[in-house]
Amino acid sequence: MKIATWNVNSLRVRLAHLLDWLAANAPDVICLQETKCEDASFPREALAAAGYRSAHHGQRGYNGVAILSRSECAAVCRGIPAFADEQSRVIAADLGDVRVASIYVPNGQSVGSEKYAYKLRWLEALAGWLEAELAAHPRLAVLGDFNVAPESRDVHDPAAWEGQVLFSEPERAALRRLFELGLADAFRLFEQPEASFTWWDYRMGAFRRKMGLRIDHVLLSSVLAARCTSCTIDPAPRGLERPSDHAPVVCEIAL
DNA sequence: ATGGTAGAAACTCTA
Repeated sequence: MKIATWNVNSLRVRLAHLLDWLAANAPDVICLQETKCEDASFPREALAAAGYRSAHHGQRGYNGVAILSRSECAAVCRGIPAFADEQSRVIAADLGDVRVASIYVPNGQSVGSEKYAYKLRWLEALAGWLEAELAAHPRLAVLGDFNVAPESRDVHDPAAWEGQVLFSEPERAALRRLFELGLADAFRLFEQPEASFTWWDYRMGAFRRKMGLRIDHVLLSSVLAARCTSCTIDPAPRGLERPSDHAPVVCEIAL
């Protein structure tokens, strides 16, 4: 099973990039974040023509998550159960005997802000839900934009970023809690190049200057991690004309 | 100390 995640930052704007990438990479499943469209304007037909079924949890203007797959999604769940949230940030589904979740963690804006407090509350609720999901689904994969860099090596300038939003200790602790539930950071199961990042700010030529962070992750339950054969970042789409500010992450699991 | 860019939306917010 080849499974990927990509924050596309507007599915409407990025549809051509996505279709090109799907044709070139042929994943079985891809989790999308920041579709920024309502369900009614989701490009279902264009994706179906490319061979993908879709399940979407959208909203007008902001957020929005989707799962695209070669096979039919079952038992689709939208949002974190028992966590009232007006923002569309979670969708989960069964794909065969693998449970897949596409998640878009709140950005948090700045440490100490109202949005930062919401981010930490949200991550707390996510951990509670994923603990239950793990108990129910030994084969669980959680993919998405976590908006948190786990370690110094995941940040181009850790000294400058220390304590800033995306790399503050409370955020890292919240991410570690997910790892401690038994979810492995698939990327770190393998040797990786230095300066491997998934997001580069649009401003100040950050991509050209390699000023990135690794904030998009593939988390695997122990059963899936044991069968994972590769996990890589594809930075190529970030270099295209009018790109998303995030790169896709691809993970292969021998099932 | 601020701004730099992009997207959606609608003259501002979010990232």
